[in-house]
Amino acid sequence: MSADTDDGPTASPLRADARRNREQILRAAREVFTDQGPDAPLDEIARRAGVGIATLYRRFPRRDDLHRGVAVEVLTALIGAANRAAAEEDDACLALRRFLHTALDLKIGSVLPSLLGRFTADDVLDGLPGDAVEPVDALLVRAQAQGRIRPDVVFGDITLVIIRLSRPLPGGGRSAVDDALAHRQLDVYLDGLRPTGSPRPTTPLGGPAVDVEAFKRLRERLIDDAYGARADADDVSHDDSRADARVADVRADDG
Amino acid sequence: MSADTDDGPTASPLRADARRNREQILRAAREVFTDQGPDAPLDEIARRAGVGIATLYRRFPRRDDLHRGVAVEVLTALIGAANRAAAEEDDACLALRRFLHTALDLKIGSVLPSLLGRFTADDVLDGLPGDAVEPVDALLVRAQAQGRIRPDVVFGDITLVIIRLSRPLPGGGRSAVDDALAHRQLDVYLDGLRPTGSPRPTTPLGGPAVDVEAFKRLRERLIDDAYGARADADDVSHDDSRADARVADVRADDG
DNA sequence: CGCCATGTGGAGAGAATTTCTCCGCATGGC
DNA sequence: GCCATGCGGAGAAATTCTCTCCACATGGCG
Repeated sequence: MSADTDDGPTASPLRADARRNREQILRAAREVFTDQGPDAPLDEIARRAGVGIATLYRRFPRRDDLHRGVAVEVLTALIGAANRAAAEEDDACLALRRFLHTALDLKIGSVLPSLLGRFTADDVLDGLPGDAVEPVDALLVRAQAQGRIRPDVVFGDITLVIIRLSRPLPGGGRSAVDDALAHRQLDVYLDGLRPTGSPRPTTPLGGPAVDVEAFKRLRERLIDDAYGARADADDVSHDDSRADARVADVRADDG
Repeated sequence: MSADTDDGPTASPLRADARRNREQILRAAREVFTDQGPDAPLDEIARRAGVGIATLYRRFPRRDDLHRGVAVEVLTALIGAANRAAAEEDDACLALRRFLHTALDLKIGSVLPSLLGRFTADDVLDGLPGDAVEPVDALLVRAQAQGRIRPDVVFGDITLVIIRLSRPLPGGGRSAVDDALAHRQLDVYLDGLRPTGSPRPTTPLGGPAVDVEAFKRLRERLIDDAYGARADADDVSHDDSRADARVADVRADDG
């Protein structure tokens, strides 16, 4: 992220290492809140950030300050992605698709909903460069006008599903399969939004293909290694899971 | 649930009120584990079950006993639904669809994955009437043979998505919108699994249609009422969310 | 109807976890 | 090279959760 989320002119200039630590803390906080929820222990965040607990408290005296910081960071990235996607002139459906995959990577579903409610709307929204809702809705309307998405689909159908898909499978521990699988699932879901009579895609499904055997291995591993949920991709056949190639596939088949 | 999950001949016959309390505890435990995860405080479970904490400890001396009890209960219901679905001769796709909506209602995604890993496989699987994997996979194969699901879909594509869709939106508090929306999302997802060249459904999307305005209201409510996530269905337009009608729609359009 | 084995509730001690401060030491920047 | 700014970690205080004990209640049987 190149945006430094400048705190404005009121904040005294932070020393270089302090600024670096602040960013590490926010990154760690986003990870930990994603995995464990907004009440996760602060030591864990400090540990993952590689700083002492005192440093964390110095920079974010109350837990809510951390919540706010993470929310601002994630929302800023989200709004940037939305505006960039909306600026694409030609293919609204493809732009929307790419935006949704980005939102999935941001894991907004794991972070935001549990943080909202911890501060008032004004607190956060004031520091943000706009809102993601309008550009995304504009994309949806355009994609529908282009006949690429069925007309009775509404805004919540493309946004609220991201919240669910972006949450890690419960049981602790993020897994590489998890993330790639979410993108595969999103692709299937987006296929389901096409309008009546539109041609079905012939693109093979990307990402991990979990067949019965792989499923049973995953399950066994979950049961036996207590909390060994960090199953890696070794166990399932991979087609492809990079976003670029994914979107390229879509374009080739679809445009 | 009519199955009483009889503990076998070893257990001394429980007094009538004790048996009732035991069921209340299991029901409450399922709810609380669903909402808060497997480490949720036990007082909360006792409170929701309407019993004292001592009663809970008497029936389930260790936390894992509670985990096991809930897992057995949910898995038994799941296996029953799977076998019932697989027994339907004519329309495998419809049966699969109905089963997945049932699994969603069971909220297996919220309960099971976080409980697995808390006990060994044998502990639980011994008490179960089989396994849900085989009948469900058989359904999938049959639906593919009938040309109703694209052939490169694998078992994990229809099961793992349930785990994500059945988790409540984070931020505490279950919401009526949540549950109905998950079914709507599942329907869209299932549409995405149809094979190339199959006709698109003309069925209107059921469940809550969250348009931009409704979305903003939901968001506002989340932010302002700290943890007031129990948004009710009043704010979004409802088409229909009963499973029967949903499946009936599918059949009318699809068969 | 009445007895008693079985079951119940809740207070509270004890354990575990988490919060948050204090102070001696390190280091970036002029 | 100086010093304002920043750092780390120990540990006290607070909070939360666990689990037992015992006086009281009640279902089931004769």
